[in-house]
Amino acid sequence: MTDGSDTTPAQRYNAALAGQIERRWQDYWSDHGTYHAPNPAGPLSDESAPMPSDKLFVQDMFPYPSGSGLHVGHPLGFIGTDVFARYNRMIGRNVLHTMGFDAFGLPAEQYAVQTGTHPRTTTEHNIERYLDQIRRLGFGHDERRRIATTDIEFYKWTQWIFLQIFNSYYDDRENKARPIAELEKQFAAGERETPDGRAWSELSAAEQRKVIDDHRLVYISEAPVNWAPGLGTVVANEEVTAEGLTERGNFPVFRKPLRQWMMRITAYADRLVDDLALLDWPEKVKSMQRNWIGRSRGANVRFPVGDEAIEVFTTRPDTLFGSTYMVLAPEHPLVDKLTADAWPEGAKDAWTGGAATPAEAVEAYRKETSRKSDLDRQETREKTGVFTGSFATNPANGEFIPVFIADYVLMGYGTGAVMAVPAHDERDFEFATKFELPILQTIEAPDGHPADEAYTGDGTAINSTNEDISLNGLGVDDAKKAIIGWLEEKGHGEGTVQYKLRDWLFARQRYWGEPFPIVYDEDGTPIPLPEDQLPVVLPDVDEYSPKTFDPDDAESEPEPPLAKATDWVEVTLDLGDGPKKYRRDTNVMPQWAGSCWYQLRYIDPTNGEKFVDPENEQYWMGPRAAEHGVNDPGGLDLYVGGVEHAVLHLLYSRFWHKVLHDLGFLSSAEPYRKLFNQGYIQAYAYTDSRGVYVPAEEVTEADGKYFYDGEEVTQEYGKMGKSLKNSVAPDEMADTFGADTFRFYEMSMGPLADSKPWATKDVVGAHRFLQRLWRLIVDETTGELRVSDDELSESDLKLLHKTIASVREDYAELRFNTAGAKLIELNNHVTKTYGSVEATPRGLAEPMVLMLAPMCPHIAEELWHRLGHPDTLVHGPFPVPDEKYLVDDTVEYPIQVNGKVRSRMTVASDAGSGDVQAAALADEKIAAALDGGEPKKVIVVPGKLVNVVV
RNA sequence: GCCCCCGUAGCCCAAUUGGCAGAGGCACACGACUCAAAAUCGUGCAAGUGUGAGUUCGAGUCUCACCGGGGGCACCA
Repeated sequence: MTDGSDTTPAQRYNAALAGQIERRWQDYWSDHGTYHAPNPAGPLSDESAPMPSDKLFVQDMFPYPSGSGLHVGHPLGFIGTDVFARYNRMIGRNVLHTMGFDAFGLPAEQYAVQTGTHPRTTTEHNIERYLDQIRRLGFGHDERRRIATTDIEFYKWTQWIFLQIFNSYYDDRENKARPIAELEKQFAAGERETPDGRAWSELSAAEQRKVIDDHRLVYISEAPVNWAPGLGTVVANEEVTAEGLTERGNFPVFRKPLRQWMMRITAYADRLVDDLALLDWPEKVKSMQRNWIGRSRGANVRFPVGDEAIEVFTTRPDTLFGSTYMVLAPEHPLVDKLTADAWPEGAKDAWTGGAATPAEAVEAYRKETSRKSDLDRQETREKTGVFTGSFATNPANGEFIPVFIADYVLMGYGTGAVMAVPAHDERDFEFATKFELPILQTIEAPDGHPADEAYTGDGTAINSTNEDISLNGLGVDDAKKAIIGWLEEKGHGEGTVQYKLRDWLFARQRYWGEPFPIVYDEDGTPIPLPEDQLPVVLPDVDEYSPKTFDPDDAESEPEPPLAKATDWVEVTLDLGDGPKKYRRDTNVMPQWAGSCWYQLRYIDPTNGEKFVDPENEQYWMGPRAAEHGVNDPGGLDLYVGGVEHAVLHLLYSRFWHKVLHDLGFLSSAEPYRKLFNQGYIQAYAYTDSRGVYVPAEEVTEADGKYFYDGEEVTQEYGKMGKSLKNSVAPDEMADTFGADTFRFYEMSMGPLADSKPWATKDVVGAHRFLQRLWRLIVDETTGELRVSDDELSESDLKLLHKTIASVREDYAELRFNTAGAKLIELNNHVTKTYGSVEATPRGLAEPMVLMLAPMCPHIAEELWHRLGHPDTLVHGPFPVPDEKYLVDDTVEYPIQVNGKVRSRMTVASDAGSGDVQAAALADEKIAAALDGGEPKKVIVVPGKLVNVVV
């Protein structure tokens, strides 16, 4: 963009002028608190005006303030929510839109380790830098509501919520969380039985405590967890990739039994699945959550072996009669007991792995599987296993069936053992074929089902009879019900539900996170701190990093950095029974903690008494049956972010929200009523002959080939980033074109949900549009207003009101690309009509400015102001279409013959079908096509077309 | 291997949900302005909808198969 040269008109809308306008209006908004959204209660309420009942709560997934700065892909969703929020504000709604920071986490800590800077310093610096970048884009955020998860006033409440969850249990009878004190009362009153049946009063204090702790929604477990020596911390299942590496840093993870904090998210598994049906979310995200929770209904069945029993989980109890062998995971605790001294009669060669005794075979096989990484196990799907030498009894038919161990059965799912039904399970079929085991059909396969495949579909049960029960003739579902009834009656098993979801490992051995509000007494019993002892502030330490180890050193143990802050760890407190010594918990919470509830703090960010005032929560997030139906769970109105949080953040957040709802703190049962995943902005990148990335902006194209510095380079397509040398910063775009141009371009690139390639050269199109619009209202040379009070022509009015009607619809449906196109179309029409005469009618100029405002707020404010309006347009008005201009007097009909357009005619738009048909048949081209014959059929689509079939 | 989404002018994208394939932008060509160029303005240009079949009076839109691209799950019993 050239500027200041002699030939450029002084008042041309270019980057320099845009920059002035943008700064001026940003200051104005900031000075006037234009985006402050009043609360019903508390310090953010506004006594001077009544609360509008019509509200909208829009939220972006808040960013991590990384130090490396933004590229043009980052603000895409932020602009989208801003446009949506602005439109809704203009039509009169009370709109809550702000943005905070998810500021705890590893990068600040790692930077601190390298430089010795305190993570708080880096974090705060990065937040300022981030804000500088996004403020230039003119977002209508309520600045009073900004929070960062690292603010002590914020994490005090994160700790408080932790305590609420800690002090709760899941009541299966009422199907909700309740305060743990009520559970104690139930035990004390004898309404609930103790685990060993003794009276509550007979239990020692420690025993009572143990019983209570076993019910808490937060508990300490000794179970195997994901230990990443290279990170020096444990991580949650959700943070481990399918390859067994940490999502952050790609470090190997080892399953290791460690004492760790867990959150009982599994108590909510059913509700987390079932309530997905109530949410307006992308189907893709819902299915990912269903998948992760992995609910399957089936039965547990016990197969006797000597005086032991192997318990299996199966989703196909209807095929029980077809179970011809069993398989245990190699790590199954019964394996040692089941391993026979010698190979029994009937053991086939294939079963023994060539070993002299079962013990040798089992030992060799276990050694082999333990050496295989998860990755190896995935790559070689070949079924392996060995016979234990023992036989179990199939409870249905009394058959003795061999018991194997094999690594295709996983210890971590179900009971770690399966009843193998080779006829009706693909994996069992493969194994049975390889190990020469019998295959017995118990569900009739349809004709033509290949003999070398298991039949897993529906069908009629066969071969399934014993002296008590016959399943024969039943369909799969009925057979399941019947056999479960029989199993329960005979005590062989019971119907049950399994989940893939595991409890949430909640502790990290890092520094930069929320400390636990927990201390330990002399006996090592964890004691929740009372509310008045909050916040537990993160202490200063010399070393911010946990001890990290060789990434492959599975034997290492976590050593959290807080453990070294001895002055902080060892503390004397009066917890009601006089001052005593305690030790603080040295873990910190995972980064997900703050994002589990930040929407609630946006609502009431300054509340010192409560994490959120119920009245404010009710207003902004409460269920609204009148608008959203009787099953509305409530939640904020629009949540926009990337699909990468489909499982982690969105599942954890729903879980916390439900606990807080159950405990009576929240009226909403879900945090996010509507979720929208924006697409990603991607970019081309170029590598030279050595495979090294070259700066993408310096690459030129010729004849479909790409060149850098005279050399041909190879084009790649993918993420935008520094390492690919294809990053473009929003600041650059604001410098070159102005923020409004940038905003308009990003919105016009395509649907918000789509991923699309960045093209700097295309941005000029958006810029030219704003220039033309500016020029219609302001004289480029003098800066004088060039509008008239002339009446609009009929065609002006028609196009204007059509545009108003469809732009309103587009804004409401997040279709900003088409809204933009329609504004350009209208602008082109007005330019053509009034661009070269003296002035533009005010009746066109004003609605155009108002309709542009959601996407380009600065230029719109400036023009609105110049048009003589003293007040901001942020709160409207927004043009309303006049119905009378939306209908045309006449309609042009295409006339088709056999689906091909042969002619056109114009008829009155209120003409009846019969008249239209008659007119069409009278058309001379059509009459010629008919050549005197009768049409077979004539289809008249009112307002659309006529099709004559001959 | 299983499941889901997407293929429309050279490129990014529209198409009232089964009714005339084109709204908008980029690029390109020509013209205006200019000594010239850039910027700006104006005019113009283009595909028959990945391929093949089917349903229908009529298919970009629905069905099936295949090709290409993206994503999710991956021994979950």
